[in-house]
Amino acid sequence: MGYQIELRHFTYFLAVAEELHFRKAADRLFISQPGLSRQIKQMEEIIGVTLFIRNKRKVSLTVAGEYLKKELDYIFNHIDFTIKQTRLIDKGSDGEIRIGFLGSAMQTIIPELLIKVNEQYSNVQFSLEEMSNHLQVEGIEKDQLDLGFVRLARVPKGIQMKTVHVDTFSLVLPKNHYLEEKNFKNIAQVSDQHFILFSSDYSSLYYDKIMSICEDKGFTPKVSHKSVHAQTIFKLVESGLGVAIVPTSLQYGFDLGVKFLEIPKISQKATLSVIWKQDNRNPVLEKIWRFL
Amino acid sequence: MGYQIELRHFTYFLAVAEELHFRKAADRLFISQPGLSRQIKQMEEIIGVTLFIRNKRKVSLTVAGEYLKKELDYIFNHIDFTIKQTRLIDKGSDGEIRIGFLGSAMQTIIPELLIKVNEQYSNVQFSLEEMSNHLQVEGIEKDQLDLGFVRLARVPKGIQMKTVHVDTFSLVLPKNHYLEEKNFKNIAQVSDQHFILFSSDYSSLYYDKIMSICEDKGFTPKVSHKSVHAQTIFKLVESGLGVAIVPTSLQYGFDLGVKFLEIPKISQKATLSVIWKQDNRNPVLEKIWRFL
DNA sequence: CTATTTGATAACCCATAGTTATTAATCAAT
DNA sequence: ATTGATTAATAACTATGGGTTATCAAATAG
Repeated sequence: MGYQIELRHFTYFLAVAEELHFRKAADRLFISQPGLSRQIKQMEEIIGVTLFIRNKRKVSLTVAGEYLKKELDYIFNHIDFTIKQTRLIDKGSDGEIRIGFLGSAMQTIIPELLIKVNEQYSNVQFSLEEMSNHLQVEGIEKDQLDLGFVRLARVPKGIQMKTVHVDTFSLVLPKNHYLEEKNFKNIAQVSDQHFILFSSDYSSLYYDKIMSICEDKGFTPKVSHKSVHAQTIFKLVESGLGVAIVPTSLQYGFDLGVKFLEIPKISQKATLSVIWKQDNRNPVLEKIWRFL
Repeated sequence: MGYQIELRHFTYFLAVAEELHFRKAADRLFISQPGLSRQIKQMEEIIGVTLFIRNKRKVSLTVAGEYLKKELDYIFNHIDFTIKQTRLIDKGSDGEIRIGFLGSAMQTIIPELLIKVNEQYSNVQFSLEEMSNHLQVEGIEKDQLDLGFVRLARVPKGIQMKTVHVDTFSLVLPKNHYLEEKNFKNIAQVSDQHFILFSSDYSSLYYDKIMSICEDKGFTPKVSHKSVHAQTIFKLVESGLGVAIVPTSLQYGFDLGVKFLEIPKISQKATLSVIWKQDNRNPVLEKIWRFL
C-alpha cells in the first residue's frame, strides 16, 4: 500500500504519545477511537516501525517512538513558527522576534533596543515576555524564543551569551528611613534589618551575589521575604517589612515610596546578558543583531 | 472551510516553487495539472498567504513564498532524517552518524574513531563520504552532515571547530629519485622540479601552506598538475611528472611507487580539525563525542 | 464470575484528492 | 489582425480512503 505519511499522522501520534490512551487521545482529537487506531497502525506500516506497545490494558512508547515524539515536537514547533512568519512577511511585516527578559531589563536595555530597531525596521513585531532565567534558557533551547535577557554566570552548551549591561547594586529603603546618601557608608549599617530578595529560583546568580555582598561586610542577611516581582519587593520595603538590594537601574520606571542608595565600594556587579542560539533560523534576528 | 495543512501541500508547493511551472511540476509529481493547481490554491487559503504570482504566462514566488520555500526545504530534510533515525533505533541500532572527510583523514583519525566507537556502540552506523572542505561546511550548515574533518583556518558562524591532529609535511618523490633521507636538507633542493598539488578548491588552506613553505625557502614552485585525490597525485609523482608536498600521515595506507621525506625545520603544520554544529539534533553525536 | 475498560476488526458512508474536458488569457509568428 | 501554441483556471465527474458506528476480544477489578 503506497500510502504517504502526512502531518495528520504526526498529530495523531503525538496525541496518543501524550495521553498513552487511544480513547482519550481520540476524544482530544475529536475523532473516533477506531479511526485513530487505524491511522496509527497505518503510520507504523508506512515508516516500518512499531511505535507503541499495546498491552491490551496499557499503552506505552517504544524507544524508537520516544525518539520520534521528541523530534516531532520540535518539528511541529518549527512548522508553526514558519507559517506564522510567512503570514507576517506577507502582510508586509519584516517578521516577528520573540524576546524573553528579566523585569530589570525592561528599565534600560530593552526599551532602547525596541526604539532603535523600530526606527530602522518599523515592521518588525516584538513578542515580549517577562520570565525567569531558567525559563528563558529553556525557551531558547526549544526554539520558542529568539533572544533572552538574563543574569547568569554560564549557560548550557549550544547557547551563546554576551554581556549587554553592567550595573551597580543599590540598597532600597522606605522613604522615611534614617539612612541618607550623606550618612550611608557601608551596607553593614543595615545588617540588623530584615531583607527582601528576589527568589533564588527566579535568578540564583542574583541571590548568590546579594549574599556575597553581605558576607564580604561580615554578616549574613536575615531574609524575611522573597518575590519574583520588583514591584512587590518595593511595596514590601515601602510597608516597612524590610530592606532590599537590587540592581540600581530598577529605580527608574517605578513610582513608589522607596529610596535608592547606591552601595559604594563593592566588587559585585549586576551583569545583564543577552542569550541566543547560534543557528537560530529566524531571519529577523540577523537584522536586529547589530543593535546589541 | 476548515481544511488542515498536510505534508502533501508542502511537497506540491516545493515542486512548483522549483519548477515555477504548474504543468511541469504536476508531471514531476505524477498528478494532473488542475489537481495541483487546486491544492496550491487550497494551501494559500489555509495559511492565508499568496505564495505565487501567476502572470498567466509566468509563475514566480512572492517574498513570503521565497521564505517558506527555504524553511520547508529545511523541514523536509529534518523529517526525512528523523524517520530514518527512528527506523535505525527500532532495528536495535543506536542510529546513524554522517561524517564527511578529506582523504587524508582516512589514514589516521577516522579509522581510530570508527574502531573506538564500534567497541562501545557496536550498533552505531556510519555514513562516510569523502568530500572537499567547502562541501563539508555546506553539509554541516544544511544539517546533512554531523561531523566534518577538514583543513581550514576558520569556519562560518554557527559552526564549531576543534583540532584533532597536527601533522608535519613530507616531500613525495619517485622511488628512484636521487634525494634520500641522508642527503635531504632543504626543500629548496627541489626548487627546480615541477610540483603536483591538491587543487586549491579542494582545500585552499593546504594550497596556501604549500606555497608559503616554498616561499620561506626563497622560491615559487612551478605547479604543473593539480588533483583532488592523493592516489592520483602519487601516481603522477611515480610517473616522474613532478614532486609533491602532502601531510606526512598520507604515506600509510597506500602501496605506491613513491617515497616520503619529512621536511625538516619548517613552521607550517597540517592541522586536521573536526567541525560540527553546536545544536545538532542527532543523539548519536553526543554518544561518540568523548572519542574526539 | 460478572462488570468494566480498552484496543482491534468489520462494514459502511461520504468528503475530497485527483481525473478529464474545456475555457480564457497571453504571447509569438505570420 | 489572424492563427496557433502555451499555460493556468474552471467545471463536472470519479473513487480512494479517512472517519463513522457496531461489535468483538482480551484484560483487569470487585
